[in-house]
Amino acid sequence: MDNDEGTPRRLRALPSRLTNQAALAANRIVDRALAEAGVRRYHYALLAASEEYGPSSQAALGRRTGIDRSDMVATVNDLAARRLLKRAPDPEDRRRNIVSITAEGRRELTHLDGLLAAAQEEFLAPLGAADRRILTDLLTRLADHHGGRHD
Amino acid sequence: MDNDEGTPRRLRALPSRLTNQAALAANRIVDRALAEAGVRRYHYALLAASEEYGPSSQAALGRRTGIDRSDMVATVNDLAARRLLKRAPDPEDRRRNIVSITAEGRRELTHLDGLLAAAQEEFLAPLGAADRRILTDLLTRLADHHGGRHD
DNA sequence: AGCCAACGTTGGCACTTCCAACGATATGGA
DNA sequence: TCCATATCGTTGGAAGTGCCAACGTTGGCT
Repeated sequence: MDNDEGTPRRLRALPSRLTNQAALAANRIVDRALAEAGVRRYHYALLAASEEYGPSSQAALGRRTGIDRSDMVATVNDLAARRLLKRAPDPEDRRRNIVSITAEGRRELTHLDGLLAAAQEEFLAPLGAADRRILTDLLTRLADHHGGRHD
Repeated sequence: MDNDEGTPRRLRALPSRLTNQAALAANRIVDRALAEAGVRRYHYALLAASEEYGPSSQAALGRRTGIDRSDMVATVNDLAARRLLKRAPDPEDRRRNIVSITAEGRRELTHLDGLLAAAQEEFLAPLGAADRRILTDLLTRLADHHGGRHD
């Protein structure tokens, strides 16, 4: 039992690969959880940003969430069609659309928070509370250190 | 300074997102390191598997590395063109190609190991030796727990 | 006035991962 | 022996993601 499904030794021990494997599992779990509500990660990110920062332009929300302007269009379309967001022209700057979360959007966001919490639980299942705190701390330090722009 | 570049609060604290952020950084660093040698991750994985398991069919190497059969074709093509692998028909089973690493391939693999070690160092830079061991342990437990097949 | 920057939107490119189908070959019963 | 089934390498392409360019519109600056 020295094998990870036959994965080559050299790969098995690489922290970069372990991180990637964990991220793949996490993404798979999170995507599946959000799919229960017919939603993808962009939708959740946009709802969350819209709730936290209040009415904002699409460009501003894109900067907050890292979603490209062009992809933002489709995401806002989806959520507006479901009445979770509303999009209205900004009277003070007619280039902008003001995107705001609706009451229904807040309810959906709360629902998604529950699904997401369950997904975190599933992801972290093998770890106890102390280990989870340590992992979060270590990953936060890594993410902060590498968090700059990459050009 | 309670902001991660303005990322919404709900997202900032999610272990799944932290893991993903760390993985993005790790992949970026590793890909850039391998690119110095004109190589991608598939190439390294295939060289490593070929070195560890000896002459094998493409399908067997695909199972070891998780590379799809169809993508394996192009990867073997690349490495064979550089004389790092050789591909020969299997006389005992004419459906199979036997893929083996060459002496030059072993040298290149050693070279890539060096690049990869430097990449790990860059990735883990903010952590001391003890923290690195802890991180590896925690990630290994997560990866093992979620390591099965997903159908 | 003129110039430059930001906005939303459209369209499309590049890349990765995955799947389907094919002909060739092997294997295991009936 | 013959037939069904499976595996092999290979080709082609679908689907999703992230990214970028360009456009017309609008605003800010000098």
